[in-house]
Amino acid sequence: MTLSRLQPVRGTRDLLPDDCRRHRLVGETARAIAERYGYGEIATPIFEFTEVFKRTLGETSDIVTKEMYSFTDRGGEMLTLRPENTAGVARAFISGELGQLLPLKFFYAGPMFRHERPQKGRLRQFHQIGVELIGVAEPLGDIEVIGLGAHILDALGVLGRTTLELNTLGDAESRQAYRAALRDYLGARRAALSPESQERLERNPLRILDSKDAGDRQLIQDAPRNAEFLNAASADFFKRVRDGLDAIGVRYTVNPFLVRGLDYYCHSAFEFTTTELGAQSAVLAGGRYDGLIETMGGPPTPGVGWAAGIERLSMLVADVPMATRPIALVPVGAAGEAAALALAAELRRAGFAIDLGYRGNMSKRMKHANKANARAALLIGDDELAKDIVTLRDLDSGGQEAVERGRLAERLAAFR
RNA sequence: GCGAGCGUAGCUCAGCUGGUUAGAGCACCGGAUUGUGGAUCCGGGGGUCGUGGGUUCAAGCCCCAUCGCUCGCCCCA
Repeated sequence: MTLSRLQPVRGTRDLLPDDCRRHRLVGETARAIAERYGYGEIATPIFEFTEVFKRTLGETSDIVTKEMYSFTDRGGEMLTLRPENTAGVARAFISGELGQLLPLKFFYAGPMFRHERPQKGRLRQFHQIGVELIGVAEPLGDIEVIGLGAHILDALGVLGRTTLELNTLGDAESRQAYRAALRDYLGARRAALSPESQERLERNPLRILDSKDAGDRQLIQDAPRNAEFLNAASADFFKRVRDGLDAIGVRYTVNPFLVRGLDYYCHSAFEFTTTELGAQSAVLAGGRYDGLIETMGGPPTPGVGWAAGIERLSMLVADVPMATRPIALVPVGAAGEAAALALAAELRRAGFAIDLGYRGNMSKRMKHANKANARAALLIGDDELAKDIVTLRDLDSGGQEAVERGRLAERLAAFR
């Protein structure tokens, strides 16, 4: 391709300071709340051996078959930029031999990569926050993890614009039984299915349940229901999760058609959805993955977790955090210039945000201070130097006062 | 991978049935203001009309291709 007009790779974006502040608000809010629940941050590499994702996501999943950024490195290893982080965390658990430390509670935040067609709320490099609770087989784990997600959404002020949809896939036995029943029912009506769903019938019949096609939805209304195929243990598990959510005041809607795309899920599947992101509805989604770690060659270990898209959350967050308001230094004349340089260093070390204009006469620098949204301006010219003071101007009120140089830091505390 | 829509200044857009030298607002820079920002006024810079080809006496406008963006499908955060 030609570089005559330099562009970012399709589906990637530059995050300018305003964007970064938004992202940071999401990440830091989530991290702080997750820590209250005892979740420590984990950072795994952004690439892994391709095999890590192939084995965990299932050979036939869309992510593996067409969305991975894979490449061969100089040593001939097949590597892949992570399309999600659960597989990486599970791999870290296994390769770090962390089984003695169960239960483990991880929080993460970072970039993920999927080779998809970009659209609203969907990028090729995007960012996720997420949590994984490893080693807890009880419904209490599901409840905690979902409650933590709701807590974070609430802290960000977006919980009210989402709906928590909840379903159960049951354990392996229940899921197999339902899958077979669904395949029989839909197989008998194959001709009436949309072309996409005819495909799904072979690969993953459960996916037909959340088809957007009107004809499919019609058929699904009368299809066998998941609930009828849950064995006693699975039904009880689901009830305990629902009771727990009721107990902690998390509202949800049971959606029997909610399924997850990845193979390793069982029992709880959940999505906090919104109607404000175009064709994308999921803001925070996850579920239980008891079989995953064993599938990867580790000891049989249950897990439950979720991931949330930072870009999607950012679009829902109403107020952009403001940049720190600096204090502007405005020197007048050469002597003032030299004094301002030293004063800037001193005040920055003392913890103040200082904007030191680089050029221009006083009027220009005041204009610049205003554009920088400075809280106050410190004027330093010959008059001030002679009296060992600086002139402090409050840029919000317009009030101005002389402050002794020795008392400056003390007086400025009010403008921090 | 498939489908649709859109590309004119840094941004948002106007530009008539094709017809002189492509405009506006905002933003930016300078001045009114050589020790005082925001408001106002005056002035200025900035465009190969995404790119390439075609039709025409004449193309920002019509046709084709191509690149890019956006939205949707699939799938997903």
